[in-house]
Amino acid sequence: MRVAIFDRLSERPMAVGELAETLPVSRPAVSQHLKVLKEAGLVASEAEGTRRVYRIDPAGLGPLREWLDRHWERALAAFAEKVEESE
Amino acid sequence: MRVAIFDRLSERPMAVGELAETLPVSRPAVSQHLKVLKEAGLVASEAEGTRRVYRIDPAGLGPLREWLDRHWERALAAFAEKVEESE
DNA sequence: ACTAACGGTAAGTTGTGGCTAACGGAAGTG
DNA sequence: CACTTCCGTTAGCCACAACTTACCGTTAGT
Repeated sequence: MRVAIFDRLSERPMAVGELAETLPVSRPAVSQHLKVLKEAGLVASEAEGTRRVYRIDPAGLGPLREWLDRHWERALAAFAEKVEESE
Repeated sequence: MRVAIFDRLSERPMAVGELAETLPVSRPAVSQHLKVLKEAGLVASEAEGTRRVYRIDPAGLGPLREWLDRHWERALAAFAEKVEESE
């Protein structure tokens, strides 16, 4: 569900209610998920009248990207080693 | 827990029992996690006598990497747009 | 001011993910 | 052939994540 929310926000910033309309869960559920995503540094909110517009936090994906790059290299190295072994 | 298991396997291939020794869970728990990781295409197993040696599946991280790259670009684009807007 | 719109929070319920314990099968070892 | 080792599977339990309902504070509109 949080991945789905993140996907929507990656297209354009949206308010909570607007998000909840297209999702199969209630508005409070979306609000709770946004709280988690915000604490994880993946999204940021901005007050706009009574509405709270949420957007992706560009810095949020950084650590995940670093972790993935590190393991990506390891995986390639392991694969190369395996090929070399089978020859 | 599955991230921890994946981390260990990224260093070198290991058997189930060997994996469970250094983890704070029982051997069946590790086995169940490996089943999930295998179904997700992240690890591969190889029978070696009674032991089952698990190794990282190099192709497994591909989809995740693609997803991350796609959203990474989106995030940067959104950030650029926001900077441009605030000027 | 009164009302409506919007969203965060608290309380309560439920579904389920993750663990352990117990069992059974397959492969080495004497 | 017994015996041990190693692992997967199942059943069952439990904690917690996730959802809904209800409520309250805040802001814009008339």
